[in-house]
Amino acid sequence: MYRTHNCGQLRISDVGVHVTLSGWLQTSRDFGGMTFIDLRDRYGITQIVFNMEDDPDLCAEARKLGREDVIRITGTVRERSNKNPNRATGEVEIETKTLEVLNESKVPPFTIEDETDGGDDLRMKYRYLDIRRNIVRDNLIFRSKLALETRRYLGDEGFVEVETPVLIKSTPEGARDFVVPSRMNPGEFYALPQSPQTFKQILMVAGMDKYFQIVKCFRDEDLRADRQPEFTQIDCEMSFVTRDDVLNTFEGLTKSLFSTLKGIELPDFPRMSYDDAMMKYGSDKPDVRFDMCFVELNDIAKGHGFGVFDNSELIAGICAKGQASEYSNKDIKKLTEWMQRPQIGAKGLVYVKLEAGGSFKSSVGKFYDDTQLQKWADVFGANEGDLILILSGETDKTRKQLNELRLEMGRRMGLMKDGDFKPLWVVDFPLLEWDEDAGRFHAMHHPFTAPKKEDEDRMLAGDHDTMKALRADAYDLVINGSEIGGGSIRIHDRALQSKNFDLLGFSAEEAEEQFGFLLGAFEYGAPPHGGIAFGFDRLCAVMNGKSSIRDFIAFPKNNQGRDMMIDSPSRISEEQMSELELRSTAITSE
RNA sequence: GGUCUGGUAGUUCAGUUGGUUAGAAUACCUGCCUGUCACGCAGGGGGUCGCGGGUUCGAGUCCCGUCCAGACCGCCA
Repeated sequence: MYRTHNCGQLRISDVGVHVTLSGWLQTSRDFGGMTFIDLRDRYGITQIVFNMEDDPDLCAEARKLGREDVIRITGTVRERSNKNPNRATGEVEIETKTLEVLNESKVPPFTIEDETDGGDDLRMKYRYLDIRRNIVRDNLIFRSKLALETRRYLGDEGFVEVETPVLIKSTPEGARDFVVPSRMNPGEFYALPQSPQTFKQILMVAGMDKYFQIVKCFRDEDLRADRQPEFTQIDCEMSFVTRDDVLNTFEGLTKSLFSTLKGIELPDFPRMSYDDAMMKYGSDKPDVRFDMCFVELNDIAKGHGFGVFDNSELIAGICAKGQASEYSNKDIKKLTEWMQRPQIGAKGLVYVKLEAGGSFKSSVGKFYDDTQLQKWADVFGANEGDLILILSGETDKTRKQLNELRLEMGRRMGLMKDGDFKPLWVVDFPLLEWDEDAGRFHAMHHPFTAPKKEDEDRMLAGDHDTMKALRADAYDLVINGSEIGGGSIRIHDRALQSKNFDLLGFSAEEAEEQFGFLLGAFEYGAPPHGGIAFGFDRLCAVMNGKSSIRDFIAFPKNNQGRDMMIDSPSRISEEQMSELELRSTAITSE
């Protein structure tokens, strides 16, 4: 028998019990006369004691052990004379009778501790050591619980989990596909799904009514801290529903997950239109943990001889409460330079400080007197001690830049508090997005998204100029500025779907070739339906206040899409290549 | 495809204006220590300063190239 108890289990009530424990040696403390060993497993740490007076040979054996050796001991639980209140097992220790080394360990390249000395690449290469650390292990346990709770909740709501295929068909819309060559069909390729979108819609046609799946999806695009080439979604679809049915169901799921796993009772989620989000926050995923909304100044700032503003499509700013005295001229200059970095690309930054005694200090004081600046202060609702920061230029760019500035000021002012969760539904996204480079429309969400009912006729009329104004029944769930999920009511009518493909630049033949199976299904009684997908990895990270999803994935890939542990991707043999009728690029690339 | 930051001991990092034998902490090894739990004390070993080239009497330090890692922009229906 390897163990009677685990290493996190024994308490004062177990004193006197003879136990067998197995685990890893976390650390040992040698005092000559006696030796303490911290024995660790997934459940905790138990102190093991060896005493020279009791058994000098055993004590000598214990001294030889190294970190991460796997051992088995037997002994008796006893009360400690010096208790450790920081540890669940801290009131007891094991008086050891026997010791056996089950497996020796090399010295690990980094310490197995919460504050590890290991850098990211080392931790990834030795992920099996990294997962021994409390933090990563707890993250994976959290992830497991989140999946179990999701299945329980959706199961109780009548959802059926259906597995959809992983080897599917490549389509040109959206992200790049990962492809898999087919040996039995030379020259042809499967694609890995970017999402089970078409399958779940077909399940609605098939009458499954409520579907969900916790499912891997794949996108061959450049990676970020919150983006992996393979990631997991909670994917759902429902029949005979309106937008609000979907929103209410998944607001319920989200509240339940926060309640069960975090003990947090979230109030009802506010809903904001896409247009409002862009106007007030310059982003379709605003962080509403803090206010600092945009205020537009076109009406009162133009026509006073300041050319930059007079020639701008949009003049807008934010008010940083109480920050006037925090920002010297030098600080403002630094902030301006930060805004001018190529990643943001602002041309300049105008400030107005509301100083003590009601006077103003501004970079545009030449053009605006105190009476005019007071009007600005009024529209911002700014008071003495506040700092107003203003950008101007082309509307979309200015909003985007001001969004960055707002988030940066929020960070600096400590307004993005850990443990504070502010969910938000962003609704009424545009249906289509004009792509300047390609000279055609893209689906903002995806090509199966339905326009809002009132826009349907305009869409079928096909007036090209009004297309940009079409609204979709599409929605995103945003928590603390992070996009957790998105979905839409789908088109279930063949004519409308064909029209949408047409608008997106598909010929009838292309639409038929790529999505004929779906269009065909629509002709056999497709119910009205809609759905949503949550980014599961991201939900894990956001619920724990983390921005990187890698620590919630057991074996993540790095920035270049490499798995550092197994060292993939890798070359395949010439035999495999020829079997798949692929040519080696190594030879042809020069 | 682009921008920025970094690469020095097993690990995390410091290293000034280019100047003698490249340091600290931690980890590791040895010895001492009977109540530690970040044990303590004493001692020790450990370096292709990512790689290649250049400038210089002299390069960890400056320049060019390159590789790797991370963050971001583009991209991600």
